[in-house]
Amino acid sequence: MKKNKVTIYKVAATAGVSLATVSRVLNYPEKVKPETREKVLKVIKELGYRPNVIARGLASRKSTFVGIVVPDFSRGSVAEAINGIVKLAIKYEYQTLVFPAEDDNRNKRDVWSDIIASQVDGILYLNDLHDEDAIEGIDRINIPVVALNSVFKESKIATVNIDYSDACYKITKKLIDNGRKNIVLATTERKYTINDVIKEGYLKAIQEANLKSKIVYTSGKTDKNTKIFIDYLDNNKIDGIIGVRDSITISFLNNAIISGYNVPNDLEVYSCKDTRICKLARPQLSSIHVPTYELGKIAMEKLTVLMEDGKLEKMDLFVPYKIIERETTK
Amino acid sequence: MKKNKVTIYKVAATAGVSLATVSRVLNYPEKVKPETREKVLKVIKELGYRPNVIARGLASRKSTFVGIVVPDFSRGSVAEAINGIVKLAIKYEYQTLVFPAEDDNRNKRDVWSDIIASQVDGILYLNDLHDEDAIEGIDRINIPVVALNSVFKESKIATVNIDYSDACYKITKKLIDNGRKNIVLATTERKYTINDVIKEGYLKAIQEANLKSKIVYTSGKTDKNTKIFIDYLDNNKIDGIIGVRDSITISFLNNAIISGYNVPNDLEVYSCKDTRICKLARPQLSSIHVPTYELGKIAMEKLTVLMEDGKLEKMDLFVPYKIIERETTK
DNA sequence: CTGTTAGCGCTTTCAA
DNA sequence: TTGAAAGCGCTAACAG
Repeated sequence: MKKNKVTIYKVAATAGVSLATVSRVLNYPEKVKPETREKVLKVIKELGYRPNVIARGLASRKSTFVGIVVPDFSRGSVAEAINGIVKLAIKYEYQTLVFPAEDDNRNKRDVWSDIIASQVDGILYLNDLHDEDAIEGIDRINIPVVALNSVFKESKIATVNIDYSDACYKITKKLIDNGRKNIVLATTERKYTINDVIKEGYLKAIQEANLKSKIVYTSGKTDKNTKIFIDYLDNNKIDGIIGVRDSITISFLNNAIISGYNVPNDLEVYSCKDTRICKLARPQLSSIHVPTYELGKIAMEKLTVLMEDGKLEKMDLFVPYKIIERETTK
Repeated sequence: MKKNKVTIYKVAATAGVSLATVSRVLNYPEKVKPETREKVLKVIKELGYRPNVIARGLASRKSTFVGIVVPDFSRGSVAEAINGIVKLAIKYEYQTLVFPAEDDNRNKRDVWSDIIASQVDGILYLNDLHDEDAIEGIDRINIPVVALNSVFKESKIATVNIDYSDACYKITKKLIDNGRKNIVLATTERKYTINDVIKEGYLKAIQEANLKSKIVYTSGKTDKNTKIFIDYLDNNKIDGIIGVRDSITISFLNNAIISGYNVPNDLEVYSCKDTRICKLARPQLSSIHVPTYELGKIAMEKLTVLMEDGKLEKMDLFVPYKIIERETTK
């Protein structure tokens, strides 16, 4: 490792001060006399010195690393969140380390073990598919955690979300108010916590209107879903679709159109995330707009507070959302 | 930092050996007597000891960190690559650190400066929009770099790609062989190196057939592109579309269909990436299939070789690709 | 305001 | 085959 040969010693030597002084201008500049500070800063710049974060981490027992735990980077809703997170991480001078969640070849404990070994100061948890073990892992680990787009029923984990239940209640109600009576919710068969909450909102609106709930369970695979949707459409007459994920919704929409539905006249459709692909649907998809990029920034912001103060005024934060009407609703 | 209180000292003490021995069973197990090794391993397990990667990094001058430089996580083609990278990083016991490229608020040098400070042992470069400065940065930094989905004309940077030029030549030729004479290439106005290479393949086929090239330049924004496409379709009669990115292609496809084209009869369409959204287009999009996940794995694999041996037999690797015929081509 | 010094938790010679 | 001891580059008391 010959890179970054210039160490704090070299800076100290060429500036004619002790290494402690150099360290101070970096960490507590106010504790150093302005002239000395300027002199040191000048040398730092000339030499292109950057403190070794590893050494700094060891000495200070703060790594300035935050870990992002995420199951799959290709999910539109996590990708934008990560953009937001890294944006703020730069601002606060944290480095971001990524940890894939629940890899099939390894048991879940290992993720936490990896995280502990890596000495991160905080964790952003973007995994929405968590069981008892995951929660126990988070509770036991002695590191601040902020979860994003993920609901924890009885745990003191800090979360940042939109109120998905309320949002889905609203769009369901909109459809009902438009006279729709056969509204299907397309959700995942796997138990994602957000999808459960979305379902609650849907059911509430449906029950209030004395309608019958209709739920179709899907997988993550478009090909498989196509079969499910075709089959469903063959056996059910519907006039409303709500899909928990944009890809699911678009797939359902496409199959409905192919089987003869006129959207939005016969059938109105809402999605629940509003990732970029909503605008790539034809007709363009109406959706609950989740400000994912902002959520990422807010979560990172919360985490910095948690890492510095050890506590948060509000553990569960709900960020405002919008409902975007495009071409699949009236 | 009270987490991970168990250090190598504790393990050594409770196992009744010196810390050097514990270190050896972790790093050079063959150098320690089997019985001692077992004893130490047992204690490690009981105590749940995990070596502090920070301290290890400082002592060994190898951080076991790799940096991923990426402009935008929400691009389908980078997300899958990252999935592949982290998958292999786990296998080789590297931690992955992410660095957003070219943030507007900071000049480009800072990215490299951040990277140097973080002490990564290697870099995966997923940024396809690089200028002279970026190349100079890579060349000057004394750390192994593998670039993915990115072309460097005259630099000794290791790359992993598919042969985009050849692939685009082939699909263009297919369209020509189907009798298409007005084939448009939809590419980006920004100079992405891959898109330039794709264009080369397109132009080669077009010129060989003595056709006239037609290129429409787009942005990253769907709304803006819609205007561009509508305008283009108003003023041009076409029978073939090739889009450099799936989102661009779908957007063009949608507008063509809305303006009356029958796909694939009047108009055949190919895309160049084959991310998940190709299957969400209606009709489903034919595309060059880039094995992005695999590219990520291969790039990480290459990087480990580079980090260990300092050299590679083949600096520019081309991975096989396929052309997937779906519903937008005949 | 600045310098000296003792670590942070580990790896790595060098001896034994 | 093992242990002692010297750092890795930095932070953080503690003096001065």
